[in-house]
Amino acid sequence: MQHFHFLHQLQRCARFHFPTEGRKLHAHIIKIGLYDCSLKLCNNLIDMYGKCGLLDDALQLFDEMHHRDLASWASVFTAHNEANQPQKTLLLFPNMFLDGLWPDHFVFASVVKACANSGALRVGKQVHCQFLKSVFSVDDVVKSSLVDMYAKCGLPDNAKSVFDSILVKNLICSSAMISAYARCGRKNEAFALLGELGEKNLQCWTALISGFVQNGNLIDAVDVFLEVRREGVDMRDPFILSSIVGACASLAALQLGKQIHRLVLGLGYECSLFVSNALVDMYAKCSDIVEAKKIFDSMLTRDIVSWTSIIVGMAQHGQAIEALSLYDDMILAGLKPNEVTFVGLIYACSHVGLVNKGKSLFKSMIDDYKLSPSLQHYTCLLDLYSRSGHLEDAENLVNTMPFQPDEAVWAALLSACKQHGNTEMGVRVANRLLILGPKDPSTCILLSNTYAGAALWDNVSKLRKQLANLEVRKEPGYSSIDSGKETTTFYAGEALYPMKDAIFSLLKEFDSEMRKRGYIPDTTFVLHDMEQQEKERQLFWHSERLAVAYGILRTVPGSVIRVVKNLRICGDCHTVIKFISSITNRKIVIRDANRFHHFNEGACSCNDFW
DNA sequence: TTAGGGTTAG
Repeated sequence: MQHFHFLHQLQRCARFHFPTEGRKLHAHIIKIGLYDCSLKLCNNLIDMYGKCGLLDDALQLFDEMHHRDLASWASVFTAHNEANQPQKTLLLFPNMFLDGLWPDHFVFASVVKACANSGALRVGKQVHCQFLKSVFSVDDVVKSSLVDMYAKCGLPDNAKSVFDSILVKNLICSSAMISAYARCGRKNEAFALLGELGEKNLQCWTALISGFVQNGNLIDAVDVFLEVRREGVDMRDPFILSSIVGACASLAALQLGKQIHRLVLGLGYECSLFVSNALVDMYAKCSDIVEAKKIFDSMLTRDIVSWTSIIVGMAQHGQAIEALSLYDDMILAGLKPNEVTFVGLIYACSHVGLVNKGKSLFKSMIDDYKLSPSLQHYTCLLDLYSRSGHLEDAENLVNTMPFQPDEAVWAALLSACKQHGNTEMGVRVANRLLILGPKDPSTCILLSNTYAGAALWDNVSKLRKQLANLEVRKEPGYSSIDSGKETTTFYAGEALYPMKDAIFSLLKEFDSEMRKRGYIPDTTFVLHDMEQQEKERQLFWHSERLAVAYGILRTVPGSVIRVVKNLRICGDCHTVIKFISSITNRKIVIRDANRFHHFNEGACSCNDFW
């Protein structure tokens, strides 16, 4: 009798997330000696701890158990999944076989979920095979999780074949399938499946919208969101709100983002951790780092994503010291950094030339936090060395890191050689790049200019041929500017654009004023085999200049001009915009493919290295 | 005891 009472109470604590009461029950169970004799009680305790977010307690109890059954394993897997530690589930999984147990449908479902959330496709496929050979192969819940796994791993056709094998389809597996299509860009199939559903719920719409966001199909994501709004669907849900805020972040659509923020406030979701994290990131990515920090400061609870978002945001906006100081606050607050936090931190160091600090953070990441650095971490460290002129350390790192350096890595090193005038290393690096066969036209230009600088004309002509043969053309450069009511986009060198004559005259005026102040166009960002005048003409039409000039003509004097560019800003435009900020006394913020540049009084927050 | 939708880098 007593036994059933405890089971019931534990299930209640698990369901309503009452950790304190759950712990008390545990103590009571031990006290009256029920603990050792009931497997079922132990399994329910693990489940309760997992659902209450107390993974360590769940794990401790699990480790202490003398005998475990399938339910014990399934509960501990679910506890890890709930704590967002799917990799741990997969590490534990093989140990289950050592207990002499073979997975049932509960274990299959939780292990497949772990594969889905950690992108472990190979293990997922193995588990799928085991499932098909098992007596549970008709279980629809496991099939639902398999659809989700293939969706998250980017294999919509595999997802579809599992989906087709489900006899009675419900909204859960259909949402997973819609997500599979949306996140790989198969828009029509996603819409068609959604249309087939008799009754839809918010999850289906969220699956579609967030799938589009993840795929970069941002305009469709916003369109669907607005349509769902018009249909009067209740949006009081943190999932859909954080997803659409994320779309605004990627679009750098500050005005739309502000509208969604007002909606969030209206619906009372400003306290949702996911939503406020997304808002912090959105404001940072929409170039309003001040508002991002305000939201961060106003948050009552903050997790590692909140801290990482603001640290990365600060680093990208060139506020490195603040980023590092926020990290200290985060550690004091008792949070543990993750891989993404360290990307932001090392990035911050590279922008103020804190070589030793960056090195020690990299070391701390490995030694103190047992995180394994990825190629991105090495790239950040490389940037730190390169930027600070530690070229030998940089070259050494590229040669010794446990990753095959790709074109971007070599190109970054080559660019640093150019920046610091090290021709000897430049040629050495260029030779490595030449063997690799550069694919990006801007790498070819960099290479060609390096060889031209060293008078190695044979290589120059080889590269010209290679560039002519490159099938992949460079993505056309464009910049957009949000003037409050509308967004206007400018493409490099285009002949027709709004206010063409006024922009042309203004840029001409700037050009003559800048030359008086000592400006010399830097044409090394253009291929060498052109006449000087033609090179200068090419630079003159770069999209960011058109957008900035338009901004000066169309916005209120004194307001901040915010421009978003799809590619990296070129060195000459960077110089020009510094001049423009000083001539016009305007603050100009440009988000390029990599980072933010805050131009003010003739200087840029990136300290001229990016 | 199991399954679907969300946030952070590059």
